[in-house]
Amino acid sequence: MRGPAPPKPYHHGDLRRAILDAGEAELSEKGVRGFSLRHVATRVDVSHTAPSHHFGDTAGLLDALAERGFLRLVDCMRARQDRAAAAPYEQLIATGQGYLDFALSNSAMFRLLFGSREPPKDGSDLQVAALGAFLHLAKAVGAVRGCDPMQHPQERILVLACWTRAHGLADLILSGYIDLPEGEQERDAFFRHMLEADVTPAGMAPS
Amino acid sequence: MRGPAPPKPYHHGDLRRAILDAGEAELSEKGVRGFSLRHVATRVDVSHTAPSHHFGDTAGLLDALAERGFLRLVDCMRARQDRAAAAPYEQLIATGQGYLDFALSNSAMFRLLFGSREPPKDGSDLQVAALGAFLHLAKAVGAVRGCDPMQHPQERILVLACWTRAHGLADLILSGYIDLPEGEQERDAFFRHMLEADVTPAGMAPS
DNA sequence: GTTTTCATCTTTACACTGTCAAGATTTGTT
DNA sequence: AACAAATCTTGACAGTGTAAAGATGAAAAC
Repeated sequence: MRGPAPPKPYHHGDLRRAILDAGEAELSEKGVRGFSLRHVATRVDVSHTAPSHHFGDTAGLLDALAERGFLRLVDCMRARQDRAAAAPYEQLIATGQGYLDFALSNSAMFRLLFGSREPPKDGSDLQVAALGAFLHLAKAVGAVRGCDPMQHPQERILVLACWTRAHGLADLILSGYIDLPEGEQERDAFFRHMLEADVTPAGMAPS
Repeated sequence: MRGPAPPKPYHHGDLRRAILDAGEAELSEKGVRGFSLRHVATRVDVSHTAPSHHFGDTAGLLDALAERGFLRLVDCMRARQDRAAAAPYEQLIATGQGYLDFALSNSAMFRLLFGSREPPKDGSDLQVAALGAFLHLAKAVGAVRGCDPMQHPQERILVLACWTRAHGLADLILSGYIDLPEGEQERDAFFRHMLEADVTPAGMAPS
């Protein structure tokens, strides 16, 4: 203890970060739809217009939050990869499972990233963060294919295909239209099964 | 002309339908986030609390709109199927392409259906409509596989896999993260390519 | 060290939102 | 004809985002 804390400094000191933290919590609890800028300000114990100087309007704050979100998405993918086998294909599966981990444990943020906004503007920090997440997946695909997907358009489509599968599954689960198996292992097996399902004419021929 | 129209009847006559129509227009123009119940009422030239008696609150109106949306989704799938070859697999592809048609030309409605709400309550009209759309896809898959997917859990997963692919692609396109090819034929070919992409270890082995 | 300047935060105000309660009007029922 | 129910309006309230103007503190200039 260093004596009684000062009543409340006029300048917060690190308001930008504090608002981002509070905004993230607000997002988790209230969702994108119930998100209130004033309530975020109240969380930080600051006037309701304080955020405007740092983020402009609500869209500006959501942009900054989304940027954070993409970074966390990469973290989730990386975390799964660290716990998986080193074989390139296993690393790719782990990347997809990390994508799902993120969506399931940060549903509101996931919706913010993909569901309910304009695409990020060219050159914005948000677009850079989003591209970073995409490149992370591309790298995992490239390791399996043995070449850089960003250099070959045909390989790039394969990245999009992987992304599409993981994303569609995550979104439909969050929407409540696909139920997940209970256990952790069952979940992982289900995801792998969904990812690898063969939907070509040959694969779907009646047995 | 049958003489001057009466000033304005106190009872609208078919207000429920009128509000749904106006709500659909409002949704297209403003999106889910900018959707305003009062503005919908103004469109129909009725007091701002008139919708409440028919739909309860905003969520109630959105539920009713979503129910309509699922019916339109089925219409889009059916429309593509009518224009496609009769072979079961071509019918399945057409179903998926119809799913995309719906998403691209009704983006806000698509987001309402999947993006930004609670899952439909058991037994609600909304859930019935959603199930109808799912069953439509299941039927197309069943025709390819030669059995009813709703009777065999293993076949059911195949339906989910098809759904996941079409949905993920649609959602990422709407989010602005995947660009569509220009022409109509190129679009269709791209979708087929994305749907059929082989992501199994064998299919991804470096050439 | 004093003054000026600027970034930061607060106060105030406004238009807009959804929802509730109470009243007015029309339709349907007995 | 009288009553009951359904439908729609009016009015009020708390809550929202945003803009303008003022208060405060810190940093920079002199």
